[in-house]
Amino acid sequence: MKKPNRPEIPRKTIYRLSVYLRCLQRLKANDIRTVSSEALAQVAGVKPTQLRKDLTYFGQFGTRGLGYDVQQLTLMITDLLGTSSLQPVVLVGVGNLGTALLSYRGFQEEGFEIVAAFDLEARRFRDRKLPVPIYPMDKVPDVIADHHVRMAIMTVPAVAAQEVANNLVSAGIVGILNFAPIVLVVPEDVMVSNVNLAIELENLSYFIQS
Amino acid sequence: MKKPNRPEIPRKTIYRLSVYLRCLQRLKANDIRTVSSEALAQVAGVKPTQLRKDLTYFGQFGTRGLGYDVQQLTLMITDLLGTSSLQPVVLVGVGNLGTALLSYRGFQEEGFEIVAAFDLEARRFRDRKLPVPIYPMDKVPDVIADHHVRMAIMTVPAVAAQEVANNLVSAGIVGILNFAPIVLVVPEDVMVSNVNLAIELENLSYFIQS
DNA sequence: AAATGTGAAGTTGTTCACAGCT
DNA sequence: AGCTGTGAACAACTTCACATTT
Repeated sequence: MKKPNRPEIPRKTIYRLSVYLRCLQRLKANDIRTVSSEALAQVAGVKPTQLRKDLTYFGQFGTRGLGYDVQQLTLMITDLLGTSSLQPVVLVGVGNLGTALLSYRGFQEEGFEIVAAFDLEARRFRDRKLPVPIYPMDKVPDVIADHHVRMAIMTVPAVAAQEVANNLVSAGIVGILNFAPIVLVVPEDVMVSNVNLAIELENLSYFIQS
Repeated sequence: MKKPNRPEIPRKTIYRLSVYLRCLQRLKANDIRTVSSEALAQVAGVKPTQLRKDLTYFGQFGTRGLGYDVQQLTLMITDLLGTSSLQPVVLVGVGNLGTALLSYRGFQEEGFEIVAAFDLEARRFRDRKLPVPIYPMDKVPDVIADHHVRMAIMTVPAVAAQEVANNLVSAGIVGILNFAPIVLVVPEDVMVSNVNLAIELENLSYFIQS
């Protein structure tokens, strides 16, 4: 069973789907049942045509003259993203950032559960009150297998990152959210998303120059 | 003195410039003086032609038959990004994530210094050993003016985000790194970069579906 | 010989304009 | 009348092919 072949769909479309989802959730919280592409696009920060084009990659979900059903659209997006059921995730590297992410609630709310964390010096964390168990690195294969984990968050130093990635991949991880500032080399069926805060700041810095 | 008009340069090029910078720094640490577009592109995870095209938006920096001088290229990129001198930054929202970022060393290394942080309940942090002073929100204008701060990191809850952004902008902030999961509305001369960890995970989730 | 710099071709993603439902 | 769905035009970005320099 290989990757599904849907290469026609732009990556950015998938990204925006998540943005739409956030907006729909807020609409639902306000008891709004129906929304036009114009209104939804507005809060999502895109053009209405783009929203409609994005959605039609997956089918027809709107009612002409009326708009989209908030509930129904929410469902179709979570289904598509694969977050309609809670997904287990592990985190590697319990430093400053890693610790913060362990306590971050945003993940749970969006369908992800950090089931365990790993660190070279797992013993150091025994006493601290952290919301998940911390294991040493050699427990990676077992924990990942036991919980059927497919995704990992890597908050390790740059020098360790490639090796950690290799370990994760051989343990069966196929999606990595990488905070280390290096380009990871992984098999092509493994997906990596990079988050690099220094790069984001540098970008801002460039664009605000006067 | 308004924004410089260089709209011909793709945004993605600016982003990659930061990536190249990271790679160049590692080369320099290994005492490598000269690098070909092929080698640099390889570690940066792009095609050599793309690297060369990116650089030529800003001039000619290579030597044909030889490659690029690591030191010189580093200098030209930091200069361009405006990070050749340390830039002051403030952080708003000293929760889990905010606290982690205050202790994160990556920023200092790349030319940014968090000079102060703000929180609704600044008093709570008086005793904790944090590397920067924490002020209540009403001190925003003064601190920003005193330190000539132009960029801010926002790690506040979604409900507070727009109001905080408004305050920052009126205090003179022109670049915002926003972690709150909403689309901020700001004047067009203010630049916002969004970091949304839940969205990144959702993206991964989509692409690893089998 | 080796590697850069670059116009032109190709590819991908966005927006328009309007046909088609409800 | 109002709003979605979509082929076609457009714009942005990437890659190619090769001329040019050391």
